[in-house]
Amino acid sequence: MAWDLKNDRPIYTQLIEQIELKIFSGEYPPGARLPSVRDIAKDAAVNPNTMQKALAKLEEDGLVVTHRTSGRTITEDAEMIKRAKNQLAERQITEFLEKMQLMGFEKRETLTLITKLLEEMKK
Amino acid sequence: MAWDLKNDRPIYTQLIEQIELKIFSGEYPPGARLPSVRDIAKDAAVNPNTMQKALAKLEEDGLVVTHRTSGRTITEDAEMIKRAKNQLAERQITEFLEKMQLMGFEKRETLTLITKLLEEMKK
DNA sequence: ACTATTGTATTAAGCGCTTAATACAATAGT
DNA sequence: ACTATTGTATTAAGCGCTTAATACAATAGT
Repeated sequence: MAWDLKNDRPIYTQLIEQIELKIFSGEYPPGARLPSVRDIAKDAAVNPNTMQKALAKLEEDGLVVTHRTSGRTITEDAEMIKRAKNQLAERQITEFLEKMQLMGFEKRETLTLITKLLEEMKK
Repeated sequence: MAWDLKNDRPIYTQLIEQIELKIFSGEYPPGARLPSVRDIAKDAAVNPNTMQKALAKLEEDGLVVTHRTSGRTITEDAEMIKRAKNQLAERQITEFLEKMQLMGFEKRETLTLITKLLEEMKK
């Protein structure tokens, strides 16, 4: 699983992000059952209350559905998952480009930088 | 100036980042005098103690030099600034690529995504 | 019908971050 | 020599986050 939580940000926000990533990557496919709050909290080495907070937010966003006494599942709405995924991707990209721009790298410059870095990784 | 602080992370860490960006982009050139703690704190609409905490970290990293009673200046060592800048850039890129990969976008895929997005922005 | 499991709620404590108020020593600038 | 400015330190308060302990209602699973 590898939850890898830093403490430069509230844990519950990191939990939200990481679960989102698992949903978007397909590790948690649409309709899949999530472990119970207690189990998933244990897995992430986190207090159940904290995990609960994260899951509540995910439900609010519609990515997760709660079944009062039989746990939670990922939404069946694959289309909405895809939408959320693309939305996040676009936000990541623009934020990244903006930050690079603030550092003094023009957008084109950033692009060539990435390309070069990828070339090196292939070798 | 536009300090634009969010509250999803400790303020002082955001201050560190933003000042770093100003240094890397050349807005604060090597040797330049920084405003006093009180002034720069006022500008960022933040408590002097908080700003002090950020500046202390920047000094610890060597980007900023403190002159006990005559304020602070950016380091004269342009070479070290450049090193730090490239280091940050590389970290940004790898973190970005990793996050995209966790979302299910392969590195090449991410690259074409960015390229496409840049094309659209030109129009 | 019984039992374990589910999400949920509450209370208390500790912690770091942030602010506000205040003070001090050193010295740049006059 | 005087004065304003510099970084720095301290104390107290409030806040959100996190943990720990505990409890409850509803129901899936047998």
